[in-house]
Amino acid sequence: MTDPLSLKLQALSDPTRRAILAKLRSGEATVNELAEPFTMTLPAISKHIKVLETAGLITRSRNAQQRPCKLSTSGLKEVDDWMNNYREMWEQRLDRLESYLSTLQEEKRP
Amino acid sequence: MTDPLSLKLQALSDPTRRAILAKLRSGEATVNELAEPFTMTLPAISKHIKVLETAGLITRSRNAQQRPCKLSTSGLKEVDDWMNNYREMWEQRLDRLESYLSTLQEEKRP
DNA sequence: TATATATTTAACTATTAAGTTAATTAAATG
DNA sequence: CATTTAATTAACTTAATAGTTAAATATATA
Repeated sequence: MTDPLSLKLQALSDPTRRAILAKLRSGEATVNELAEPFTMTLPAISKHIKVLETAGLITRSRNAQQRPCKLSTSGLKEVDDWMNNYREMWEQRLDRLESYLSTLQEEKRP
Repeated sequence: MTDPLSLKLQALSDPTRRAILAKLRSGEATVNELAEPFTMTLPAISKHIKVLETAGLITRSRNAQQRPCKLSTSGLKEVDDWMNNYREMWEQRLDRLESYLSTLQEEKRP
């Protein structure tokens, strides 16, 4: 389970961590801010944040004692790219999507 | 971790299970067929399949002694729907992608 | 009916994960 | 420099996961 995609999907499989990501959609937040809605202890949240960071789903900076968290754009995109392999299953505009996919395919194998 | 989305993401976080799904993209397959590329034992694969089924990512039928597996369309769609909340992060210009797709379409049918 | 084929279940082991409390680090401020 | 604030690390417990081998079930066929 050491590959980057597994790491991301595993990180996303926890509802607390998804809630943290959801909150980060509206911008940066500190650990205490992120912990506020939950009943669990701060170390527990700190661990969840570390999991998200290790998976590449968030990045962190430093502001005095605070370590603000921020969504990583490229992180979730990797998951979305994997989903692309399956999206045609339910996408009804098949013709358009297939054009798009085969274009990508041709770009990869010229 | 009992909610359906967590169950699905957890199921997807294992590379063996994703490989099983990938194989099912080209149609139904039996447990033995699915197990063939792997070195692990059949019971291990059987368990992986059960995880995928419980998560709603595949469905199963019966054909003599065989229990063919099939991708579930709606299963992965639920994950994709969740991703929709974040997709705008890296597709800031969604309309640009839309027009790109339309262009491809017009090139096909001028 | 006996046997072969396909798959699952049981029982077990080892590893990882999620949470706790208590202690520690890092920076800001009285 | 002592204290407060923000966050992490350590040590531990409990539960879940991924794998194993051996036994069991279900169906087909000789």
